Amino acid sequence: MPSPSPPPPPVLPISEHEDVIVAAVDANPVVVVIGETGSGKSTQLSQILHRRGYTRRGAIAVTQPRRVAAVSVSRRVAQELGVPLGDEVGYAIRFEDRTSERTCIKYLTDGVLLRESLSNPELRQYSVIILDEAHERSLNTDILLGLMKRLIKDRASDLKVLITSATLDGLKVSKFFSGCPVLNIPGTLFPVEKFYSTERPTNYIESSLRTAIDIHAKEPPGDVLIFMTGKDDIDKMVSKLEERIQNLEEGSCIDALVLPLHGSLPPELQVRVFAPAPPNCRRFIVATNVAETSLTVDGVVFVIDCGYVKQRQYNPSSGMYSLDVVQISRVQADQRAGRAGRTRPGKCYRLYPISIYQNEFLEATVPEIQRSSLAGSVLYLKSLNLPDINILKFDFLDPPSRESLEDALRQLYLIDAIDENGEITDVGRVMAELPLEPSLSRTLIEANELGCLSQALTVASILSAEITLRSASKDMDGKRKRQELPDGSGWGDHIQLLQIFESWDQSGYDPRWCSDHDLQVRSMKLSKDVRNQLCQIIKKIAKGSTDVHARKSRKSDPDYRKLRRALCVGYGNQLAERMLHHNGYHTVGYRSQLVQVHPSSVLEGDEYGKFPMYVIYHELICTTRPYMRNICAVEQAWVEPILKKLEKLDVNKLSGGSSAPKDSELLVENKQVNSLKKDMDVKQSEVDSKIQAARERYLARKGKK
DNA sequence: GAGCACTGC
Repeated sequence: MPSPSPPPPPVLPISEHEDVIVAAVDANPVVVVIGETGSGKSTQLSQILHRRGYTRRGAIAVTQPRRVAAVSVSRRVAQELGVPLGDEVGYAIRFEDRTSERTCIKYLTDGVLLRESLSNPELRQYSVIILDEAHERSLNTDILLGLMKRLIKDRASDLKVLITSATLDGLKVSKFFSGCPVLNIPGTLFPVEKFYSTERPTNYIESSLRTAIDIHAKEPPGDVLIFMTGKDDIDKMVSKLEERIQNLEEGSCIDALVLPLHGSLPPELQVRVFAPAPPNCRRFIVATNVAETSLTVDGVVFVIDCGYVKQRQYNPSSGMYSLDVVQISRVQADQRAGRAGRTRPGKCYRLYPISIYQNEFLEATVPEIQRSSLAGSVLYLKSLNLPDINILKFDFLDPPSRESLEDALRQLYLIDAIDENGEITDVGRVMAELPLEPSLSRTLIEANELGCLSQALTVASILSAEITLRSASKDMDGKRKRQELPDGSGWGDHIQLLQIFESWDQSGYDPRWCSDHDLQVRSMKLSKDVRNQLCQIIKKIAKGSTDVHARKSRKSDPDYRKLRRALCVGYGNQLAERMLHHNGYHTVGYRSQLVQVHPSSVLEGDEYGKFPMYVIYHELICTTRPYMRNICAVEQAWVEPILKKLEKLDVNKLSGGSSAPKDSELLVENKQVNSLKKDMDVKQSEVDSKIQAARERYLARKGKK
């Protein structure tokens, strides 16, 4: 029978330190709390401060980097306090606010707290702000850290900030907050014994395979968690491991079950790892980084760590992203090892020598703020109107490079979010209100002026949900063939995405329509939610309908000229010009790059197979080559104003410095581009034949029609 | 003709 009273709060290590914690918080505006997994910091700190009266003059906010964590931790705390969720204890995440006027302990994602501070920069509703899991150093957490440093000065006596983390370098954070106290709370993790390889394996799949089989043959029951870098490696590993296990002598080992685990796995397959292992069976979970922090798999006693991770990085000098396999950090390695010690003492097999761990691994992972494009964050900070703020001197725990900040300023200037002196514009203020990348928010504003808002809302939503289209041609043979998707009418990928969403809308948002077209229902639903949220925000200034099928749009503008024009303004910082003689492009801007149209693009060439002279792109991604991904054709006349702005661009003025000589580097860069262009023209014959082939395909298509 | 680690407003 279920007991009517809530379960008693568990005795966690943190409870024994209650007096110390409260004394430290009473006496200091900022306190750092280092607590390992199982210390109870996420659930107990807020309750302790609530008990001690800190909620009398404001609520306690606890930020989490992930939505699921905000929901599950708040649910736990409500349960422990014996109150319904949404009353005294609640949570707020995007699309969902379960708080009320009575809420005094509020769990929220750090992104939501940043949004709140946009309309209420002093965050007066809170008496305490706890930044949890700060060691993960998400972009948003880092910005909050900088803002908190300013806030405690402004709100001197009455705001309390706690920075809590599992492994954060406490001394560094303490220095950042002018020597605030650091409290260490032990966790409840069991010891994990670590084993190192004598050298780096040449093939770490083979090496982890051997280790896994070894564990299976010699070690007592307990699940094995294997960290790999990506889906391909995981799939290989899973099939090889199954094969080897089958080849083992019958009766020599207990049963085994091999399960893959990564983010792109459909949810129904992901949840398999949460089901308990069948009796007398060892599970092998082959996973990416999801298993490092986001998902916790119960029953793991052995960890195999290849020592690598796939990381997305942004290069501010080229504006290009790349996805690289890099060495993990010591913090990451320890986090992975810790996954073996949750239920009993465990073992971690590291496929690298201890010398590499000690001498080659970085202490901590490079924080996201040093690996991302900062246009959105810089715009956000500018919109807060902080007094005497110089973005280049903003006090970050780990400042991004000057180059990266200047890159952000240049981008913002080109899309009118800041003026030539670096001051935020009226357009920029509206942009900052929208939960979108700057290019997309600028597109919305322009679309509103041009009368194609409803289309732009759709494009922005679907792009921010990162819908991926799988190519249709491959799965011809055999099973269910995917139904044809719209083709963007030749104008490019943005238009195709718009058409896709409109078709889905016409199907009455039927999930089957998504699966018939090989689209993930999950991400399509997300884009619908995003669209609704954007409509809510923009309705104050909307000049036309925001309905998906605003009546006249298609008929009066069959070539999507208005929308493409809005996109051209929005993506003024992501513009490319085609080479004179072939289908390569060079980006237009501070530093010109040679790039190509991504093969997945639906952009069409003209009757000679030539692509349009100008296109805008959503993203530059360097894989085997530098590619533009998600492209839309624009017209030369629309590009002129951007080229004019580029001429005037002076980054010294943008960054608030005194006037200095103009970017002389730009001229040098342009010369380099010209010489590269020549270099590419040498291979003209090669290119010509490709153009010829494209032309033939084009004519063949025309013939069919 | 390519290939996608993970989050979040």
